[in-house]
Amino acid sequence: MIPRSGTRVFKALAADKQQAVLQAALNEFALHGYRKASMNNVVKAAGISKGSLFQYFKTKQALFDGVVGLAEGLARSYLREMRDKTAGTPLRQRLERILRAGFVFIDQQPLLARIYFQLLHSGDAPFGSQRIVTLRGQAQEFLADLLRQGLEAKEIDPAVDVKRAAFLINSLFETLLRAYYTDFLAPGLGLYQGNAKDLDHWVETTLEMIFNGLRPNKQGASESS
Amino acid sequence: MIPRSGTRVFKALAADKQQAVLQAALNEFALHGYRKASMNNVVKAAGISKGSLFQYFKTKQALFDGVVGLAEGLARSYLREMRDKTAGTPLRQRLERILRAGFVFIDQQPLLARIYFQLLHSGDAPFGSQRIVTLRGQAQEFLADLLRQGLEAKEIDPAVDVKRAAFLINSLFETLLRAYYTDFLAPGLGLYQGNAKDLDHWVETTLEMIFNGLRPNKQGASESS
DNA sequence: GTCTAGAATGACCATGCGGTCATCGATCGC
DNA sequence: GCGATCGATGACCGCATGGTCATTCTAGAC
Repeated sequence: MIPRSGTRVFKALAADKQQAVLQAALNEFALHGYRKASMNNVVKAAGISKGSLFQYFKTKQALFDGVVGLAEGLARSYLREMRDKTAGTPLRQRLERILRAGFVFIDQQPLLARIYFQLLHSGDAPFGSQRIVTLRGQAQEFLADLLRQGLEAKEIDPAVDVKRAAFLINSLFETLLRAYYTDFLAPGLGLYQGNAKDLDHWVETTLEMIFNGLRPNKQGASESS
Repeated sequence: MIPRSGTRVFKALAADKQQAVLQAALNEFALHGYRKASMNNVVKAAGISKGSLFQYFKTKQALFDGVVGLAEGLARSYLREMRDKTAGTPLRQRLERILRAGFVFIDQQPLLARIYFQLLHSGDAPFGSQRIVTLRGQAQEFLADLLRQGLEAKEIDPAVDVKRAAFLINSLFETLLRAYYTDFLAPGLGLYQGNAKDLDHWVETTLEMIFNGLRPNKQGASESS
């Protein structure tokens, strides 16, 4: 909401003008990615002059950092909220709610989500790799925390390597969320916005894979199809 | 090997000159991605004139297509080879060998692998999304085939949805291969080139997750740590 | 030796980029 | 009313890009 980014001049601006600039930048970066995004377009969309924009953000990268900061902050607070809300409930349920929260986030903030995915996957952004490390690291650490609690509650096999499992689960979640966002990834598989039934099925399938894998002769499985 | 890409003039070129051009292009695209890659650099590296390059490939995209064709063809033949070599062996072993073949492919053709990952993840390439659909679709279909065979051999739970499982496994494999290629993704987790022991551990962990999941009370699990 | 088809060449073009800066204009204290 | 301060402005800069084309070069026919 209140930007920590930008120069002193930018911070002194009226809130709605700040919003206009950030919104224009978000649109441009989300639409075109970092490299192809044009400062000229941002200027036009925001309704300010080029000189002003560069007085608000010294470089293109600084502007991008501002937008990314927004996306990161929102995503992080979303995760925190979910963790706290689901404290004490079974692991599987927690994971499910977190995954679903991701879908909701995408629905509500598609542009920010797009920035986020660009950051994770494209290598287009400057210093993108470093940010990727941080982002993924946080998500994995977050999942690892949940797994550790599940371990204590004896909900998962004690032989499981928590960090590695968190890495793999994170991978699955990322893939699902990305597929949910872009029908490109899983064409015809029915994982896209507006098809709640298929989405439920995917969540179910994924969690089933995470907890029980492929192998036959399940004993505790509760299955219905 | 023998290019199906390029204009008539290019195809009429001496083989070593073709190689020089394609190699230069591969380097440039792998290093910088499609958008930032410069035709001028390719020209310099290949030791030909700009006019000639554009006589060999009408546009930048045509040149990119040529390079991508190489990467796709090689990757596909690699997969085919693995499938045929492992026919008749247990599913888990097949999956393991395919995953390991991926690591070997990266070791042997790092530049082609980079192109491949760029294609899958960046959205930087033109018509990238369409190619992503094709590429991922093929990989998933390939995995689904194996799973179906595993299903017939009663190696996996009959309730498993083969297509969805293939999608998820493909996601895990992609993530692992990508992490193997760039230590960025999993810093400090020890999944990188030159550490065979950790790599073995990762393969083991991943397959264990795929087949048995997280849950306790495994019955058929063969574990050693 | 001469002619010619066609490949090789690199100077050149329009375009768009991120970024700058001399100038302008509004707001303030007095 | 006046000067001073400082944000707003957009023409402008250097640069790199993908792509073109008039010209030059070269290999083969006769």
